[in-house]
Amino acid sequence: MAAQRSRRRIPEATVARLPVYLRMLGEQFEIGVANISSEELAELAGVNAAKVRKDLSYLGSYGTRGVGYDVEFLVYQIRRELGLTHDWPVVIVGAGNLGQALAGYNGFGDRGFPVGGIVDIDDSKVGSVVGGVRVRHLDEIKQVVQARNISIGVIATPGAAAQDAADSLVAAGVTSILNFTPTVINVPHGISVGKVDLAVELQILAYHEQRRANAAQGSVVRSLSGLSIPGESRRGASA
Amino acid sequence: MAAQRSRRRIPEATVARLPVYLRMLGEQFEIGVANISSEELAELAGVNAAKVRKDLSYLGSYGTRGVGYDVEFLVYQIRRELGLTHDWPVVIVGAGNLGQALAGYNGFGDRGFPVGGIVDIDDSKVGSVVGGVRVRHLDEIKQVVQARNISIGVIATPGAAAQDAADSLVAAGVTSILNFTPTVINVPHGISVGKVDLAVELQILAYHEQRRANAAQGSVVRSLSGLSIPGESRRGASA
DNA sequence: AAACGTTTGTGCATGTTTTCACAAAGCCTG
DNA sequence: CAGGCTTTGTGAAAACATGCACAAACGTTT
Ligand SMILES: NC(=O)c1ccc[n+]([C@@H]2O[C@H](COP(=O)([O-])OP(=O)(O)OC[C@H]3O[C@@H](n4cnc5c(N)ncnc54)[C@H](O)[C@@H]3O)[C@@H](O)[C@H]2O)c1
Ligand SMILES: NC(=O)c1ccc[n+]([C@@H]2O[C@H](COP(=O)([O-])OP(=O)(O)OC[C@H]3O[C@@H](n4cnc5c(N)ncnc54)[C@H](O)[C@@H]3O)[C@@H](O)[C@H]2O)c1
Repeated sequence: MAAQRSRRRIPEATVARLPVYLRMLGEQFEIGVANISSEELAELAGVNAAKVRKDLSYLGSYGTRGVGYDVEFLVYQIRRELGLTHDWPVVIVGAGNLGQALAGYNGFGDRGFPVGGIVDIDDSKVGSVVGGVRVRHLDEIKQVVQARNISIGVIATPGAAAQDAADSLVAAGVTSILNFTPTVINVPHGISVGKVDLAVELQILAYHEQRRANAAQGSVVRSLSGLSIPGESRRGASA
Repeated sequence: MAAQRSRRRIPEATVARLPVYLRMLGEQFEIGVANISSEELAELAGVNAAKVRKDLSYLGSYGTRGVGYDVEFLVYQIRRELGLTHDWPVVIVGAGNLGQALAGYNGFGDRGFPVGGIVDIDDSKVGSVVGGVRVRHLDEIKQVVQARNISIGVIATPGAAAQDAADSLVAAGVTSILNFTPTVINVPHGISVGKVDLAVELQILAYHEQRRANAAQGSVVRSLSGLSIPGESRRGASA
């Protein structure tokens, strides 16, 4: 069979779930599971089985009716679709607490995203080695990016420097950015930006906590035993 | 005016954006801006103005037509809605690299989520002080949680211990969990779970990078100057 | 106090995502 | 090789989210 052409666009919601399936499938493969049903995979990933099937159907018809999916083959197909057939080295901007923690974290490189470089603006940080990589000066970012043909950048500077960092990354040729600061950054059209904001996640949880508290107060009489709070977060389970 | 009752449920997508508006409004208030239009706030938050207005309309009719929104009042209303009128101390499970980085990070407490406790299973970690808090043993988690009436827990253990950590948190009385491990955890009904998974974010970016690469390859002749790649990530901008 | 320019709040159309439900397709057993 | 059992793949419905467009409301100016 010929390798599939770039098929119809995959819904963003599906793209966000494929990495989860991929991880679960990888774990199952490790422990010797050769075949898996949508029901089983759904259970592992904490989602609905129909969703799993629809998600996987965007990759093609890779299941066998009455049987399920071949784990190894599915892992290969998802990796191919996500573009994980080769490594994507990343450059980290900001070698502070977070930058160093990320650089030293193996789960990064293990998943195909080795740290290809770290830069900082502070001369006292430049030259030190974190996670086996020497910190270079921000001015050298272009060389760092081009030397390893890096296309993904991670921003771990203080929030106030985030836009600067983004501009530097884009100027250096990076086309995807993962922003760990709480600052909203502006980038030219065609650059992808992902954001991880701790405070936002906690505030979402606080909202649900508060609703729970209010609900409990409003139903002092009714709630005897089974607490049945709506609780359901954007991502993640709530069994 | 009497304090509003727990009004109609706010859409989850809106709940996820309110913290962003809140941060932007806080910054504007700091620099002396007393009033703001949906257009201006939208620009700052990197979203569409109509969306801002609809989102804010769930809180009530707090704007003034022809004028905009009173920044201070809006900050108060969003904080009230999100349940940020008081602090929510959190307990961190796992005092490794990440746990320590989080505990030492001020942007945590600054936003109303002080670290109320840290626990670890490793005796060599217990007793050490990180971020001004003494690490206690996992066995004492219930005391830690109840002493400060904590309802939010953060999991920063290795993935293999995540379910254990979740079980311990729930047993101790925590009702919301933020999970930093790549493991999918199961919790009883009524417990909210948020998830932050670095690898997932990077893999989503890789998908877009790969599409970009494929698209470029497919249009070698056409793409002369203006790169007009679809690029748009789930969360975050792509101006 | 009317006319004007501005900006909100929201009805409605459109787009996206989830869920249901079932025919089609495969294995296995007898 | 037919019948039964299982599980996929996918239309179609429902639920959710976004964006447009405009009437209603407000402040200001004349
Ligand atoms: N530490 C955490 O646990 C944590 C958690 C979540 C989010 N964050 C966010 O991550 C970011 C970094 O946090 P941190 O604790 O590592 O801060 P930090 O102050 O320890 O590190 C920031 C680093 O960025 C460098 N820097 C400043 N301006 C720069 C520029 N223009 N270009 C390159 N480097 C520059 C500084 O020299 C410093 O080394 C912050 O925005 C913070 O809000 C941190
Ligand atoms: N370090 C990073 O930058 C980073 C980034 C993203 C995600 N993560 C994830 O965060 C988690 C922690 O990473 P880390 O680098 O801090 O690991 P780590 O090994 O440094 O720390 C884990 C800590 O958890 C403790 N622990 C183990 N089992 C426990 C249990 N049952 N109860 C309580 N504590 C227990 C260990 O004693 C250790 O102190 C991992 O799942 C990792 O995938 C880490």
